[in-house]
Amino acid sequence: MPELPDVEIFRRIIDDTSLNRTIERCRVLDAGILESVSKTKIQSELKGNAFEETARYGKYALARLKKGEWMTLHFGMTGFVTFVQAEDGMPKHVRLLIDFDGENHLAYDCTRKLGKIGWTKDIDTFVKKKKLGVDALDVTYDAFQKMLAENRSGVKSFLMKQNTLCGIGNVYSDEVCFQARIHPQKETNGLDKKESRKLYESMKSVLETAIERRADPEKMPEKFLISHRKEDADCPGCNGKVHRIKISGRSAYYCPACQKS
DNA sequence: CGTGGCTCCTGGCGGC
DNA sequence: TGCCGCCAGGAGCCAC
Repeated sequence: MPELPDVEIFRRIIDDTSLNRTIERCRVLDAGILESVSKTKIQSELKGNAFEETARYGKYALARLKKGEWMTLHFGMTGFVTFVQAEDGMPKHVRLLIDFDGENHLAYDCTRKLGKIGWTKDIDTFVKKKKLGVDALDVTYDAFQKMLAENRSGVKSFLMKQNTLCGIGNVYSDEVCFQARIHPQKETNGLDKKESRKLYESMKSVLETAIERRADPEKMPEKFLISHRKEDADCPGCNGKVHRIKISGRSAYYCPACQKS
């Protein structure tokens, strides 16, 4: 699930449920998901502390503690956070559980353990260490155009490369290409002014729309490709069929009729 | 600098 | 029902 829109929703979940609550305990149920922080350290830092603020950068959610630093959350392919109250059921693959008072919890669940929870003193340090590019929702058109010109990759690969532009993954890169009606393998430095502009506008509107719809694939507009990600599915833009190809090892879906190369 | 392959993990699905 | 291979919305590493 977790690309920029999904992570933004997770950030809001933390924001809406977990700020300014005293943390009674942090339970690390699988230390394998920890990165740049030990089990003892995260447990002692969180105990008696409280989250005061959240942020998102690319596909990372961050939560700042009252006393001190930031906890960083990455979700891999299968991670999510959810606020769990006494009467709710616990999700199936909780790897880290934060206990507040009154049987309220913030649970980090990650089936495939490809996500990571870490620690940083501030966001700038974190962004530098991870070599992240500019967030896809913050990039200006001028900067975006410059990146397109300086790159020699296909459009989809460009959109997914986190150290240039960050936040977009496999699904939304397909969606952006589709909305812009640009072939995913078209070279970025071969785009004309009009195409660059359209790609930029499509990127912004796809991400904003997805956030408005709470990143729920079932609530996306009918003209979105997202629910047609299947070989030979009907194209939501014409009467053609969706194709699947491999681009850098990942499945890419597009409509050859709408997105000419 | 760019792409392709392999790796870390677990689980769902379709085919036999 | 069981087993097998393939696939899955991420990303780091290495070879070419």
